[in-house]
Amino acid sequence: MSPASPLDSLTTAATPRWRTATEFVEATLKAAILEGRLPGGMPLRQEELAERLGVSRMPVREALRQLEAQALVEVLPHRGAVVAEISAADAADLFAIRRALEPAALRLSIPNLGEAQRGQAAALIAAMDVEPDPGRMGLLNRQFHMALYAAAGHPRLLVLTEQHLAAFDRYLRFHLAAQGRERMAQQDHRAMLEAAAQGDAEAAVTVLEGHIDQAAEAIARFFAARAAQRC
Amino acid sequence: MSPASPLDSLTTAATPRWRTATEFVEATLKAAILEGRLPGGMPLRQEELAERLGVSRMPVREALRQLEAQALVEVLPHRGAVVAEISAADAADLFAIRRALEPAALRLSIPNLGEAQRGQAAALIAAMDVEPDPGRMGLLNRQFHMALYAAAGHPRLLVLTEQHLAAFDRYLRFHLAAQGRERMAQQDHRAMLEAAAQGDAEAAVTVLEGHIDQAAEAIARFFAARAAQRC
DNA sequence: TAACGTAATGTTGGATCCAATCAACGGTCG
DNA sequence: CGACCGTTGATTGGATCCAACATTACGTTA
Repeated sequence: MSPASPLDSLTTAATPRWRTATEFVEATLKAAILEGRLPGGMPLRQEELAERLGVSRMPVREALRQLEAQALVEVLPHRGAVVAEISAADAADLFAIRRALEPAALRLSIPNLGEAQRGQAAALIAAMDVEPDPGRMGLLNRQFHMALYAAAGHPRLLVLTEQHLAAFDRYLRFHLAAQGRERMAQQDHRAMLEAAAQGDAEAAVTVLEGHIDQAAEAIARFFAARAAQRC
Repeated sequence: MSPASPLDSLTTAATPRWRTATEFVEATLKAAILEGRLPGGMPLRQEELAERLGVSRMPVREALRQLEAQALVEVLPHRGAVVAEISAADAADLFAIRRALEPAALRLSIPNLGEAQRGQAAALIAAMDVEPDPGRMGLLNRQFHMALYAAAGHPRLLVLTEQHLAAFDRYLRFHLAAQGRERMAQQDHRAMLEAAAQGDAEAAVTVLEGHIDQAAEAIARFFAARAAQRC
């Protein structure tokens, strides 16, 4: 930990500058895929991406490799990259992972949770109440969950959890469309924060498990309905 | 699913040929790191790796990117890549992840487990009984666990599980050194297979959780002893 | 007509070259 | 004597060029 200093505001404000072109391309593509602007199955031509992003093909190649490792794109040798498909099965897969990871992270985090994280979580709940944009909604939801897990230690567990929470963003628009966005299970969020504040890990985990299961069912119903509609 | 055919044996036998140089480099480095031949903290110079592996720097660069996404190497911009460090904290992190993922995978898999996987698992237990090489031991252990989880569906969950089971290989030598290798909790393996064969998911999960916790404690003790010895 | 073989085209994988950045060293100034 | 500053060497990041592969279309042959 570096000592706190007024100069920190400089660096934190300057952080969103990309250090390398590869990082820029990776972040740009990742955001575009997660926010649904690039549909599943869409081919990603290296040359075209390079031209549009104002870089050469090389940073694009490296970024695609990293996105491949995150299962956001699928790369076939000599055939190029396509945006990973979304499907009911993939959503269920994702929920199985979240259902395993997030309760574990929450259990580990709650005993160490500090006032700072609780305040941040409360602020994020309030922000979600008034957020109109579904895109930012996903970000706020992710930040809220991660605020609750932040004290778990175990950096790898937290990175994994955040990655799959972010991957869920690709399905979030369906979720919002399916069950009206007025309350994205906000009462669950409040209950989790309440239980966390009282140090009751098991109560918080119970709410969280119901929260995830409910979201999983909503998405499954949405896909089932869409499948029925199409056939 | 493609229809089964006698020709499948050809392709499966020919699979271990590398399709691209990048794949070759990635697999080579990954194996070297997991088997402990490359110690944590060791710098990986692109030029040197390229020369030793008989390729140019470019496949090395791409391979390092993918290994970075798997947390096997750490890449600092303009400063190069180093093999990820191992530590008591990282081992605990890894075990927290395994402890979350593997019971979930096992629960999902047991109801669908077929005779083929059970037979494979039994064969792997027998193979572990007579395997002298610790390096291959890790592979057999991983294959045994994955055989039990294989019927879970949810490909992403299985890939994650296998990745972190493989990451554990870096600590396996310590584990074997710590608690004698004569039985790497082979009775746990047998008990899990037994419970799985009877379709008793909860019993199998209970054994598995104890299995993982025991390994975690053995590793923690080993690190504690080493720290005490060094100071 | 259908299947095979071949050529053309576009895309990716790999190699080489150049530029940007970082670390270390040495000199200078306080 | 210590801290700051420019320079040098080494290494990575990025661009361009060439080769290998896959797909498509076309022509040939049974």
